[in-house]
Amino acid sequence: MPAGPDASDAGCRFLHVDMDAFFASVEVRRRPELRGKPVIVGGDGNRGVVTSATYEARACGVHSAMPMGRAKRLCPQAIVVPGDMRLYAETSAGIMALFRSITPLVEPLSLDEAFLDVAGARRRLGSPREIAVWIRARIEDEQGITCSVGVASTKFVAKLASTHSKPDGLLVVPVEGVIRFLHALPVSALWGVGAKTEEHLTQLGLRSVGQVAHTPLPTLQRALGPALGAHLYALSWGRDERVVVPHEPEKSIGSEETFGSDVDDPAVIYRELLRLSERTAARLRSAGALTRTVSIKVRFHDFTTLTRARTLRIPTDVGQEIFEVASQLYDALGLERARIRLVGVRAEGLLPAAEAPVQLLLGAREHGWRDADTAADRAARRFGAGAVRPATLLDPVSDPTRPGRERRRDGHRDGHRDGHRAKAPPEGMRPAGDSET
DNA sequence: TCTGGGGTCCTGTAACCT
DNA sequence: TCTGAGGTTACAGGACCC
Repeated sequence: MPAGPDASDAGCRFLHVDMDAFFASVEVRRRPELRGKPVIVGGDGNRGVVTSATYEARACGVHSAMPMGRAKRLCPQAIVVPGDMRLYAETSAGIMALFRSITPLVEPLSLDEAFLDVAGARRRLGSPREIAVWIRARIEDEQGITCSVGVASTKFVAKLASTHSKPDGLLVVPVEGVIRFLHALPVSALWGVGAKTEEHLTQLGLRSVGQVAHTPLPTLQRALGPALGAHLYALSWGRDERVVVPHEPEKSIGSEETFGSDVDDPAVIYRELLRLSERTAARLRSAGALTRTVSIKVRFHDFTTLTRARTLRIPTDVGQEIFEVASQLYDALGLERARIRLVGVRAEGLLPAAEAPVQLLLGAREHGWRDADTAADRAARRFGAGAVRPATLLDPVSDPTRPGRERRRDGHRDGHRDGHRAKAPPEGMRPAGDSET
């Protein structure tokens, strides 16, 4: 039986549920006067991109990740809204709760999509297709938005099926119809094939999944590397052994920010590194995790990007300690007033705070900063995020999109010292004892 | 046309250890 | 003591996903 809404769902335990134009749909729900109109969600600044767009806007050629300037040229009549992550997260939580009322085997991929393994729910709720129909109706009733659902015997094919049925659709790919369904698709449908790999495959004359499937595995591996070659070959034959994993611990947590315009003032860069370090540390603490490796990312005006990382002797979740390492990594780049577009701070090699080794070394970390951070966390829970910040982040002229405005109290025009830059954190940030990395 | 922000995973290289 | 092989880990960069 061919794939379709009425196809056999025997052996199809996986559902992939994907909200249609999620952020934009939530905005339309909030402002019904937008219904039927082209709506674009995204940053409206000179460097914003589209994060979501209604199908009316997509009809003009607008799609997510497109620079906002281009989107507005393609669709001048579009209504641009800035986006409200808290509202989307709340809506998502309601949807995920609905999924968990069906099965505990729910694996969220992002705010707007999830895999469900419904093998154990059949007796209670019916066949996978019946469950999919029910989910679509409930989400529309309760949340006022539509979704698309793919039903298949593997996660990969379920995901392709939901994409294929968009918007507001349902597609069941029966076990015996998998190969026919897959082989007709373009290579870009394969999970792991983006622009570069697609180009690579095209050069080999491979445009469809069927052509990849009929290419010898060693040829693919020579062209794409052993891992990607084997991965794509397996997927092209519908082989995907992955199961639904309800909760995978995070492997890294980080923050990055693109400046409104390029920045060459080191003082602005360091203040931004401090802000991102504090934000990353707060998220580590709320996740109950410590980081072993701190990395920074620097993107220059021409979009070239560097990353640098250092592994710590003592894992931490303290903003000041992360900042200390981040600023040392930045120093080591030896940049002389380079034009910088973005900086980021990331915590990698996470481990549960509860399992962290007790630090008994001589010169162990001072507790001052950690106590200050946990007090700030308490204040943030009570008064809102950002209620307590380092003094250097309170300065109203320290907006990183307004580089070079402020003057240090020591009279230096920027954060340089000794012709390079101050090794010390900005004034008001240093604890009684130096922190130890 | 001019590229966000949150991530994961893979690959190549270098350093280090045995 | 020197050298090389092989394994492991850290780091940097890049591709990819939503």
